[in-house]
Amino acid sequence: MSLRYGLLGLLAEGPASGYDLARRFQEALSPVWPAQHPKIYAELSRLSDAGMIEVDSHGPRGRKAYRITDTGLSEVRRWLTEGEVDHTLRTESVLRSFFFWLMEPDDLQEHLRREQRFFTETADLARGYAAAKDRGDFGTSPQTRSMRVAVEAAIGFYQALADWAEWAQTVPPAIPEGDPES
Amino acid sequence: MSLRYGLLGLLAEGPASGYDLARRFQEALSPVWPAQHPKIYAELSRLSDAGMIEVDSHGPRGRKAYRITDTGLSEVRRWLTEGEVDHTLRTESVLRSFFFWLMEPDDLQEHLRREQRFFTETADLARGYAAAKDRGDFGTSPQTRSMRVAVEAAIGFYQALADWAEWAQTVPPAIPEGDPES
DNA sequence: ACTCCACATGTAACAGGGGACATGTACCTA
DNA sequence: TAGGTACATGTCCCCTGTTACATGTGGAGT
Repeated sequence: MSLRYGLLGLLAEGPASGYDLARRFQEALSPVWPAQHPKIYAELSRLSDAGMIEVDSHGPRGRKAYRITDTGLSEVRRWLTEGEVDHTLRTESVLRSFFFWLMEPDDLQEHLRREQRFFTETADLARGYAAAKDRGDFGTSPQTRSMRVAVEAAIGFYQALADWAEWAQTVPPAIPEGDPES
Repeated sequence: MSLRYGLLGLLAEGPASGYDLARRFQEALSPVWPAQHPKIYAELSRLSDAGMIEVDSHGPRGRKAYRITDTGLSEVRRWLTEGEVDHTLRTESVLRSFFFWLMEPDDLQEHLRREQRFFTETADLARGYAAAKDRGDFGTSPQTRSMRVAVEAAIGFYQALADWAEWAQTVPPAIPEGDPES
């Protein structure tokens, strides 16, 4: 259901087309909740059926313009305050680490270096985004304020993963432990 | 495909029944890759069809015993070294934060307190698990060594999320910014 | 006016995951 | 020995998400 509320939340900022929403998901929300356009269009028609959004065909340049209704607005708010938070987390990166013992030490080191680089770059990217927000309009609207909070979370856990990958490289791969010279 | 490799990885440690595998997923892997038994049994039969595992019906107490084949073992190894890492991450917690501006300040504070508590508890749980490993057999077998690395990752990002939730409580909810008295 | 391209909206087919339900088996206890 | 309970294996259906494909539209350049 998260996609549904993601759409409602974005529409709470103002009317938008399906294309706009897909773009915003890609640009802002993708690090924490990826969504492709087929799913978005499908969900929009369901939201429309449920009376949570209104559709204005023939918006600017043939775009459809979706606008949130009062029903929709109170539904997001209800979700935010009363809805159970789903804490499910899936990270293939960490799942793999359970099986590191199956890898050759050299392959493992190379793998961890790559992972560290990836997480560091992602964290830096988010940091840059946050910095831009700060220079520009952090503090201007409640939306950008919220955005900053979200970005800060992303920075935090990508940095945590980067640190982990770096630390993992220092963990000795095997355990001689009194192993008599080979 | 991660579930498939998770199963192969666990079976690389030794033969196990479907029930055993489900239990291990629940106890050890669930924080990073939840999986329920229906999925596991289905995947096991697919793995068996693919010749990556062998089934011995009539193991101890009517359990089926699954054993990894050479094909299966080299397939996990291939995945670990050559397979593209899927870095997809979905966190409803953080998605919600994009829409915090829609919440009443009091509700938001309450929400963040709850989140902080949840993440702190999860991190502590993982820490306790790691400590047990250290006291007992950290360093004994390559498997437990890998486990420790995995648990360390979990501690890291749950702690990062806990810190974030704590920090977010200190962010002022609105932006007076020269707002003239009310 | 024509054509091309970026913008924009969709459909179809498939893969993965979760909840509910069904069944069977061994062991323990009354 | 009858019944209960924890162990164990499986099926079914639905929901979510992804990839590939199909279509339509407006504006910019020639």
